[in-house]
Order: sequence, then C-alpha cells, then structure tokens
Amino acid sequence: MDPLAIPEIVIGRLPLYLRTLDLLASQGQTVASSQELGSRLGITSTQIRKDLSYFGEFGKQGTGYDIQYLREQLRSILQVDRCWDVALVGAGDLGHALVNYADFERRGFSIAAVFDKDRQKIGRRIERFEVLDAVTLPEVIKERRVQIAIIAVPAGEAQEVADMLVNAGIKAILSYAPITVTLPEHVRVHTIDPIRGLQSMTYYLNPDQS
Amino acid sequence: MDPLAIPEIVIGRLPLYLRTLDLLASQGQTVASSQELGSRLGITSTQIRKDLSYFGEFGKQGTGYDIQYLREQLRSILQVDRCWDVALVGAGDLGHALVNYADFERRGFSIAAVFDKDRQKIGRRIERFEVLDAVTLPEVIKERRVQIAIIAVPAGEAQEVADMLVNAGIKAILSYAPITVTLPEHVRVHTIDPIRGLQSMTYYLNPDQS
DNA sequence: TAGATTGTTAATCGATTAACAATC
DNA sequence: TAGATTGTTAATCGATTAACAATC
Repeated sequence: MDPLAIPEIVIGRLPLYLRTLDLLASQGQTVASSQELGSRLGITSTQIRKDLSYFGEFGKQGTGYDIQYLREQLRSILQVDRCWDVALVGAGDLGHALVNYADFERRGFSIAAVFDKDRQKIGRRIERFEVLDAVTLPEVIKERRVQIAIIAVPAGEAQEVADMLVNAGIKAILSYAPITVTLPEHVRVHTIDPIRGLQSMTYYLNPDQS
Repeated sequence: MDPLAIPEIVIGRLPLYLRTLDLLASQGQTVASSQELGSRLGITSTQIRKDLSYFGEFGKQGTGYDIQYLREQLRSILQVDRCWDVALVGAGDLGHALVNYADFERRGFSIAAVFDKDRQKIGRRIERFEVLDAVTLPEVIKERRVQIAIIAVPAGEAQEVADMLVNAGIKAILSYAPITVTLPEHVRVHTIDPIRGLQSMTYYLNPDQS
C-alpha cells in the first residue's frame, strides 16, 4: 500500500494505539478489544478498527487483538521496530531534559549527538555526551546518515538551525521552538508549543481567577 | 456567542495566528493580510478568514488586518489578555526547563508554585521558587484559586497527580507524561508526547539508515 | 450454540475551500 | 477608478460513525 494513500490523521493516531498497548502489556494483559482501547483513549472502537483496517486484519472476532502481535505490527508499520539516531540541537535546560528522557530508547529513538553554538557549552558533558560545536553539525550528520533532529534552541535561532539541518540531510524535525519553520516539503516537521495548548484551554476557562 | 458553538479545531488555530502576529509585530510590521498569515503558517487564507469570522469582523477590505488590533482581539477571545497562575508538578529536568521558559510570561501565564513529592527535592530552590511538598498541593491550589496545572512527573505517577489536581479545583492540565489521563469531562487536558510526533514521522522516512 | 467482537460498507457529519459580492 | 482584500455562501471534500454480516 502506498504510504501516502493513508490519511495523515490516521498515522497520527497509531502511536497512541501503540503507547496504550505498551502500557497494557506492561501490566501483563495479553488481549485487548477495540472497545477497551477506545475507552482508554476517549475515541470510538469503530475508529480504531477502521484505522487498523488500512494496514491489514490484526484481530480475531469474538476476542479482540493479541497485544503482543498488534504491537509488533504497529511498530513495523511505523518503522519503530528499529532504533533511529536523533541529533539534538540545543544544550540548554530543555536539551538536558531530553537527554535524560528515558522513553526515547524504549520507543525507537536514540540520541546520537548533542550540538550547541555557545562557547560556554561546547565541550561540556551532558550524561554520556560531549556537547559538539554546531559548526560541525553538517559533517557529523552526513557521516552518520542521521535523518531525524530535535530543535531545542531559542525561537530566534530555530529557522537558521532548521535550514542547516535540512542541508545536512535531515528529513524529519521535532521542534520545540514556538515558531512555524518554513522548509522544503520533503521534510517533515512537528512543532511542540506548550503555550499553544494552554491558550486553547484558557478559551474555555471561567474568567474569575483570584 | 456561545463558546461551545465554535469548533474546537478553530480554537486550536487561534494561538497559531496570535503567535504569528506577535512575531510580525516584533519585526515592526503593522498590517498583515490573511494571505500573508496563511503562507507563513502553511494554511489557506480562506481558512483564516473563516476562523476569524466566528468572532467578528477584524479586517479591512483591500488592506488586511491591523496587527496590533487583531492581536488584542485574539488575546481577548483566548482570555490571555490577563495572566494565569499555573501550578507546576514535578521538579526534575523538565520542571527546571519549564521554570526557565521565558515565553510563559509573555504569552499569558505565570508559574505560581512548584511541587514535588521527592524528599530530595522538597525545599530546594529552582530560580525564584522553593519546591513545595506535593502533599500541600490541594491547600495551595485552593487558596490561590489556581485553575491551570502542568504535569511534569514520570508516566507512572501522572494519573494520580492528575486526580489530585482535579480534586483541588484545577480545570485545565498540560501534561508531559506520555499516557492518556482519564478525567471528568469538565476538565481539559492537553498531552505533549514528543515520541508521538517522532513516530508519526518515521512512518514516512526512508528505511535505509546506517 | 450463544455471545462477543472484528472488518467493512454506506450514511452522516463536519471541515475546508472555491467563488464572489462588498468595499476599502 | 483599478487593485486588493475581506467576509460569507454554497459546494466539495474528507473523516467519523452506525449498522451489520462474518466468524471466532
């Protein structure tokens, strides 16, 4: 099946399904119905079955899904049955938090190198990494054929860093800078902006606060 | 207009518009068309005009939008023309990064207190905050009538923390724990899971990596 | 067998966009 | 006036869901 024939919104939900199955597996559960997954995620069972049906038939009537098997299938579909090297740009507080984030490894990613352009930070250690000079970024990324990067620099530097990453061959970027970066369309970008989430919740809040 | 009559997906885009207008304003620009906003955000100008039309008429034919005026209007709609107190739970690396995140203040939020349950962390300082014992969370939140909280604790503790927050009166939660927390429907939750974003990009990546 | 649940079709629902009159 | 752009309607497009046969 052509990967692009499947709606992006469906692809966006698969990691949610996988995450939920991981949780159930860690609790020792071996089988789950679309009903159970749905109620845990707050979506309908029909939607889950429909989403999965784009890729094949993974369940058993009357029973549900074998958790182990469906996890394997989803990992294969999402290509996280391998481990992807990730370049991290920005060795500030957020960079530190990301280096220490244990979930990356468990879920298919491994930080391969940490860069910063600040003289104060270059050469310092963050856990197992030495912070590398950002000018060496292109060669390191090219040499190691890294395809994924995380941007954890201030908003004002993010576009410049993104351009540099793309020139070095990066194909997917997770950006923590609260701006919309503009890139060639063959490069995928996900932006994490915590304020965006907060601001769309305050819309619904009661105005009376002390 | 009844706030609930407007599609949530529209509300979700307003912070994007505001963020872009903030950027343009900081560059000294005074007027912007829906066309310009759209091309910066990668969405159509029609969609922007349609979204804004739920709330009123803010533009001028032939000219576009007065940036200053539209910012004020959007801030008012989103209720970020005031500053909201936010309780932060979790004083680890991520908590540190959030305390130091300058954008909160500029965009309508102010961290009011930091909590942790770890004896090692309680009493320590993070910038201007003393880390408070999580058992004091209900009283502090109730007393200060805080409505918003950020969860920055490990996944295994997140549901418990969320329940505690809701009992204390919290109405909106931004969670960095990679699980789906289950809460009463009058409470809004936004979950930030960086791996989710990465996993939906690897789907499209070329499998050949060194 | 009876009960449960899948996978899929067709209907419904909702969001996006093309088109355009209004007007600055 | 001519050109540009808004606000809005109606058409289109795409996503969700109800319904149900198949089957474990």
